[in-house]
Amino acid sequence: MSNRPNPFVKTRRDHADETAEDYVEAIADIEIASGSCRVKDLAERMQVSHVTVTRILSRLAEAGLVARQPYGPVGLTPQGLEMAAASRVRHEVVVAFLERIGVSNATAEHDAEGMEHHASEETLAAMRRYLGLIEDA
Amino acid sequence: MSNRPNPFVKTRRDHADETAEDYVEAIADIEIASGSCRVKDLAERMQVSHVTVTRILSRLAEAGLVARQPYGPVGLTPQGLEMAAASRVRHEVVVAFLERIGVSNATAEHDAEGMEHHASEETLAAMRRYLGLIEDA
DNA sequence: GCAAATTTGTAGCAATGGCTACATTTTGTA
DNA sequence: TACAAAATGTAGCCATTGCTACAAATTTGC
Repeated sequence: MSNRPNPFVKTRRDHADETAEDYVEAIADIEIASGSCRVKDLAERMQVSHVTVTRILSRLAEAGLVARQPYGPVGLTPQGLEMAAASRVRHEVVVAFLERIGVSNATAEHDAEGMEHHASEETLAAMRRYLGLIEDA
Repeated sequence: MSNRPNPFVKTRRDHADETAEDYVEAIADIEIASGSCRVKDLAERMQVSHVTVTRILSRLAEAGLVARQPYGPVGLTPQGLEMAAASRVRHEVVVAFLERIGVSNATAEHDAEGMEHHASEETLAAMRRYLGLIEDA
């Protein structure tokens, strides 16, 4: 149990892609929770300055995921909504799975936030299977 | 199962820290496998150019994790060895765990590479428990 | 309605991690 | 030994994500 082959071929998604997913997911959550999402809300949630949020939102708008106008609220495009939905599903599977194996909710939420970007479809399927959802071995 | 609190307080280790662990782990592996580790070996393993490797190694040397001299092999300092050992343990726990829930070895290695940096002690403990190693609920 | 507080934007700096192109050093071999 | 090949190093470019400081717009409250 320690043969390390060479499966390092771009194991992780690009960091920028992970950021996009995190922000899109956060925007969806905040919209649901408070009706609308502002730069300030994202800055608080991501624990970064509003400057960082603004710059990242520009890139996401450029990529067609986010829609917004200066000094206005932050919204998701259809494409952004789609990504948010997918991210949310992944997130929930990972959280539920971690809790199932005995991790506290707080830690599960915490760890899932980082792990969800690295769980492949195969791993997510295994988690769902373990949870008794859907597919079987 | 969708209450999203606000556990986003620096969920993930800094990316630079993850890089350090990945490299240190890789160096240890390569040394074991081929006797010595060269910049070229790391470039192949990490799938990046030798330039990127060189720059990262400079930073790691600066941080006291890596020891090396120009055009020479790459070695680990005692501190680097310590980090490598810890990383390896985490890696192996995650891989073994994923395989246990039905993920193929290839995918387990692949996903673990990214996930291991985001699994907290609590989650790792839960995985070990599930594997039947050590601690109990 | 207007001043103060809050929010957002912009300028500009730093660290990290990619790269290509080119210089230099080591190695290997004819 | 001398030259060619391989491995490293350096210069310099880009993108991403942090930041502080300062400017501008929007909201609030009196």
